[in-house]
Amino acid sequence: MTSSSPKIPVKTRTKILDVSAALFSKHGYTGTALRDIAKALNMKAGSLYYHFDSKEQLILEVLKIGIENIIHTVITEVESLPKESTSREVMVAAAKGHLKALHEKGDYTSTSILNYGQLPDSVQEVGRITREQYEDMWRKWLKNAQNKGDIRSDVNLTILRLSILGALNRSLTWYKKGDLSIEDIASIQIGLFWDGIDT
Amino acid sequence: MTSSSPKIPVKTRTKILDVSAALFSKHGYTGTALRDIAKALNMKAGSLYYHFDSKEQLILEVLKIGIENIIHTVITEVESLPKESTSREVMVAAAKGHLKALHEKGDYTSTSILNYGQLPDSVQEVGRITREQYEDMWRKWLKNAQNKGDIRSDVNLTILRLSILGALNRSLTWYKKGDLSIEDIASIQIGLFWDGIDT
DNA sequence: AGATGTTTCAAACTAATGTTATAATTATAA
DNA sequence: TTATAATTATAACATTAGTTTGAAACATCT
Repeated sequence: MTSSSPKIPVKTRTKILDVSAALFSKHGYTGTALRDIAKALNMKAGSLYYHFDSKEQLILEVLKIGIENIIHTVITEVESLPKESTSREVMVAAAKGHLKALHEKGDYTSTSILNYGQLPDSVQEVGRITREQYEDMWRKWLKNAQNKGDIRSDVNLTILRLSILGALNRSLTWYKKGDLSIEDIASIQIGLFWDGIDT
Repeated sequence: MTSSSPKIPVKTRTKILDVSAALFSKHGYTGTALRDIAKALNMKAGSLYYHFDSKEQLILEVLKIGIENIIHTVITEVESLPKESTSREVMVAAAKGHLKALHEKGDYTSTSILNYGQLPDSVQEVGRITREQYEDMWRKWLKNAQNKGDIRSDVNLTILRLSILGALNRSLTWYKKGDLSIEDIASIQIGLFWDGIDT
């Protein structure tokens, strides 16, 4: 019998998801045992089954939250721009949203990004459509920018998109709060692609 | 028994490593059982222990081969350049070597890249120095380029390096042999960073 | 051929895994 | 308070994990 009933206490459920996301992102899906998750919550593994049907359902929810959070954050950033913003400003806003999601709801999003490719096919299947939707957003922005003449016509938009996302995602492995803010990083990284580096 | 008597003496050890790398890169370290590796070789799990002491030793060797292959391939590409090459030519050659390693010895290198962060600390420790050496090579090339005036002085070399490698590594998830060769991709991706995309 | 060294297998062992059923506990409501 | 629902613990189940051991099969060489 499936859950998702409205009367279920959201607090414990959320805490389980938080801890699961943290451990999944650090040690991977197969590298995390339900007993590890339970122990981090001062619970027993069997007790988790009151809140979730299976380990697979756990990671499915973590993935869902992760990808939806990225999409929501990115859309929010882009839509907060004035209507007549430049293409570059749109890209910086999108990058800022992407990085914010990565580093502020980090455990969920990094689970989505780091583990997705190695998850069982049945698990990957669920998030596939949402992930495609997200890629489509970038496709659209880049296409618009090129149509407006803000990106040279000889630029391969597919490779550009994959390179930008690759560069942004990689920040998961090196960014830590310090002298540079998320906004700084977004601006710098988009700047690299936009302006190039040569003199 | 359906076992075919092997006429070609390919080192069994090597075959085990090949299969291990393939499965590790596809399903992760904890997601791959020794019985899976053995089954793919028409062997039994216990037989692997004639060639390797443990599962941990297996991935250690896979990681070692992966990272060393990247370094070797990149150095070979860069050193094959004429002495008077431009900074940009050096970067393209390095990128070409990196991508060649990623996609031609793909299972080893992608295991190194995809799984490293989630491996047990004891395993990570071993490859750490070699990985640092590799990063240092890029640091050196980029620093030289900036000193020669080929990269603007306002460019953050650390973020540039991490962005380039992030963009290159990400190709693991999307590149497949087709109309574009490895050389093309390297040239295009470095071109994105070098020239920028604006008009 | 027999002797010797190399490689694989069969079978088991221990520990850990996801999961389940049931009991115990805690909170809530009458 | 008692009755009832909500939550957690206990304990076990079946499977699977990495690993070990000793025997079998295979190969090589004299």
